[in-house]
Amino acid sequence: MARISMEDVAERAGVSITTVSRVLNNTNHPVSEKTRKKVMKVIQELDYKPDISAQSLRQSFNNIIALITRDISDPYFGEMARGVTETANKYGILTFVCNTGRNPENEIQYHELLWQHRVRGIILGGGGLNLEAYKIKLQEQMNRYKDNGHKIVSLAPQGFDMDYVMIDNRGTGELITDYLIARGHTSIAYISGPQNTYTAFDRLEGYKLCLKKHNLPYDDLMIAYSDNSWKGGYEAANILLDRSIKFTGICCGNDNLAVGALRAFKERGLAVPEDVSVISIGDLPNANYTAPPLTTVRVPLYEMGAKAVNIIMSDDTQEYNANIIFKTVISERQSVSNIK
Amino acid sequence: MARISMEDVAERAGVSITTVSRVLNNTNHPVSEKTRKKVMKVIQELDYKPDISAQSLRQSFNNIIALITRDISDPYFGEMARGVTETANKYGILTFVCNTGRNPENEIQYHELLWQHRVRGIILGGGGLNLEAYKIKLQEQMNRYKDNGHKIVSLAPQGFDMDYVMIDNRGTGELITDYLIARGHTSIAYISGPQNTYTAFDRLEGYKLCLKKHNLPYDDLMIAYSDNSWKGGYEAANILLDRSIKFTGICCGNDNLAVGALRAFKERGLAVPEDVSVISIGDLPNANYTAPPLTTVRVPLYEMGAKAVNIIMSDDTQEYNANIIFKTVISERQSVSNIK
DNA sequence: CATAAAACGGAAAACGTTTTCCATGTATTT
DNA sequence: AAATACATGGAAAACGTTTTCCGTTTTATG
Repeated sequence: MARISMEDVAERAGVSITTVSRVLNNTNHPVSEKTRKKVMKVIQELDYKPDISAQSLRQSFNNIIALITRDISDPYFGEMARGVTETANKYGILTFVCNTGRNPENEIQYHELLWQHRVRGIILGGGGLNLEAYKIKLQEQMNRYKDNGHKIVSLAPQGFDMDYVMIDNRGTGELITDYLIARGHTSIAYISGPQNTYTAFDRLEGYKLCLKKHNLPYDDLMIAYSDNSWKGGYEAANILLDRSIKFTGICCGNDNLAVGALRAFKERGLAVPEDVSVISIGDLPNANYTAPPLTTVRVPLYEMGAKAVNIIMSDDTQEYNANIIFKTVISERQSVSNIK
Repeated sequence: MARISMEDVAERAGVSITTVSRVLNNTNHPVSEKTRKKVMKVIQELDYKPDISAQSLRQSFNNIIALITRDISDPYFGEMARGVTETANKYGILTFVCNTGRNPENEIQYHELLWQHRVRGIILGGGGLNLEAYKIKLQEQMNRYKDNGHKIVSLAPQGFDMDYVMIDNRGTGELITDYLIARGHTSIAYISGPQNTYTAFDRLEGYKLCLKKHNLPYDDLMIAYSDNSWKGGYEAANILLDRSIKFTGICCGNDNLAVGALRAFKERGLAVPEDVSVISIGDLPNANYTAPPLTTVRVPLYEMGAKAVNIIMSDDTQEYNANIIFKTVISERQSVSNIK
């Protein structure tokens, strides 16, 4: 059972491969109904499927998109990947999932490969890194893509101008801080993701802004930095608890950090939300199943991923900037208490 | 800045494209050191990268692999995907992540696409479905791949013969049941994943076998079936609690189910592990951060994914069967009590 | 009825590689 | 010195499509 080519179909149908191609792609070049039927029948019989490499080569673009993630085992990226791959599937196209393992060099290397594959579009999943050398290199790659008609969409701030579909990270940082303040909290700690990512940076900025807005004092000791993992949140919470500070509420840059913090509080005998209120950003599917269920901001990762694919697949040849901000709202659960 | 082709390199280096190809792939056809240097220099200068579509077309295979998952946002598949994509990256190859959304039809459809893409290998992430029509269709696809030299590896039982890298699901079902029994539990409930997947079926079989081995009575009412989600586990646990049965321990077919059950028990005022012991299979990264931390069987998903890629990339032309069973061990944490 | 236009179909070029085959020159063997 | 082997390089075919170009037949138009 070897591979069937267009030539096999053409031969059996008694037509030229040109005609087969035409019925398959129903171009505007007319084909008689009789011929079309005949060809279709043979295609069915032989179960012919066009070879995508050949198509790509000839058309100099293909129907592959790529999603760059930092860690696909992190439900944050998982949710995003689900949105991307499922939407892509609706278009009948496939997705390269590229996992950088949080290593900027890997990311650059991936772009070389994607370039060679002539992928139709690239979705940048993670927030950009604020490292000068990396940014320059990345921007070069982006330009090369653009110059050759590939589309790129980012799902997080990259620190330079490009099409994006994201949330207002700073505004969301404000939102969660505000939420705690509105419930009487005035001593609010913060666990942040890596400060060299724009996403984490912006969220923390929102926190600072919000404190200022409410004339609450800002204290460096109330901030702990970490990676975006459960373990990181756990360690950061412990660091905060070891400091000579007091807080009744804590904002976490994302859900993973909050889950880790929850564990740390539990170990230290602190009840949530009675002793300390916890709020975070993400609303990943398991936020319902933590103890207590987590009050967190819903980030529509799935929808964002889906939208990015739609943008890539849209046939807008006209130059346009896709600058889309998704709204965020708080999913109220049981990790925040009102102490007013 | 257009695309650079081999011809551009050849022209600039004053050689034929044949020669360029030869230095690039260092074939055994000799090329003088002088020419090689010259060509390499031009390749560097022009930053030439071969076009992969053209390579695929000519060589009739490419360096793409595919991973079929049911739900990439589930950390179970996420961990697997990380193992696959990161290992693939070491070989300089890319991975299509195909998300079926637990829909068998999608899976079949994916295989058509993958066939068209001539992917080098396919990794079946999820356990096979025990549905006759689907199985026949799937097996057809597998045969087509095999007949054309594509490699397929499954990470879970499929219900028919093929290469695999997996764990002993039945044995692991026994393992967790045994663990509870050894600690004095004699009334043990079970939350199972969908019974039409071989994975869930086998694990439950292990439970039944273990009960019999210890002369403990088996009761259908002690079993609840569900999907593999947090929500499913939550609901299943509630169903069990609503039945007129008593149990001091519960085995969960996977971590997600256990997380959901944990939540249900908490809501019902049952303490874990004081009132009910919980054990499951998976040991996903967040098992450390549940309340209480989950005693669960470590399934080396990352390593299994990595191994599958290694098998696919191995150049063994000789016919061989890769039947690899990874050992499973229990990660002891705090969700099981000894009541002896 | 003549003629322009549209319908229909095929031959061949093109996409960018790898690979087969051949040509030439140089070194080695007898 | 002749014969053989090897080193080196290029021309051209091949992979399987899409697309351009052209030719023939039919239909529409005046």
